[in-house]
Amino acid sequence: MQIGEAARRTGVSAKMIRHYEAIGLIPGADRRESNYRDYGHHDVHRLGFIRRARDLGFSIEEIRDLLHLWGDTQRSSADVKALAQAHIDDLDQKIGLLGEMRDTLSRLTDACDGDHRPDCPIIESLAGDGPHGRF
Amino acid sequence: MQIGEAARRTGVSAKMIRHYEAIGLIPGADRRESNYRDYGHHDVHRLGFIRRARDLGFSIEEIRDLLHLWGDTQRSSADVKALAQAHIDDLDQKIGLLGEMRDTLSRLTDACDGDHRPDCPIIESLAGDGPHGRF
DNA sequence: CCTGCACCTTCCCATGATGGTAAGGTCAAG
DNA sequence: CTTGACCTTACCATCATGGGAAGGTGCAGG
Repeated sequence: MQIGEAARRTGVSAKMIRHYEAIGLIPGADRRESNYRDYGHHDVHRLGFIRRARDLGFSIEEIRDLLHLWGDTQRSSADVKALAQAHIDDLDQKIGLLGEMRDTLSRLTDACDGDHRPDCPIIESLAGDGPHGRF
Repeated sequence: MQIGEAARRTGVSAKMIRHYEAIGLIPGADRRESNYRDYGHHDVHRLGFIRRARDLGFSIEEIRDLLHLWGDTQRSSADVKALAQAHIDDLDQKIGLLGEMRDTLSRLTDACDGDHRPDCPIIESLAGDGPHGRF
């Protein structure tokens, strides 16, 4: 099948399929006489794997490792679990950071009247002249 | 003061100060005869505002708006609050997405023995041959 | 046969926020 | 006069993705 069909089936855009090939995440596709890329069910399977990993927030390099682990029948499940756990830790850290931002901002908006008057603790905090130190 | 000193005082790198100037987030700094940029306490105040807004996750364009609101004595606190609330909503959405990833991945790692054997629900799920549908 | 249309190809550019580095100018202290 | 710390501009890189141009392929209909 052509790249567009593979894209439709996997949810990975044709643009990204070409990109993944360029960076060596997937092998160069077979070519027809027309020079069009030609994909089979094996390729679609691999692309599906990649998309699901992307959906879970794995980076390209992590996916590269996951693909190796997928193809390695000798590897232990502990290897996979370690990679996944590292990613969970990344996610937790990001979530924590965003949560701190959210909470700080929530406190400020709660303190802001939100009426027609100009006085606003949000702006005052950003300006550094809030009474509460850093925020 | 020179850009390095302004950077030290505000926690905004010299690189980023020049960048903010280039994209018009801050006005072009005064120059000495040496062509070195020269900053005063007003500039430092503005950069501090920007850094605090960045620390709360506001984008450059949102900060542009916040700076206008800061300088506008006529604006209502409702205007500021609305912008902040929109950003809180953004943060909540991101946190939700990351949380979903985290939870899905947690379920998979919990189901993975993590021992020397190769069988691994994480890889199987990514490969699309898990028994639970999408993940 | 020609035309149109849908699809493909490669190549270059853009995003957002930030960092790195190179080549060179300025300035004060030794 | 040299050294070192600082500054200047300019270009390139990141990460994952999309946009668009310029041109080739292939099929269906007039």
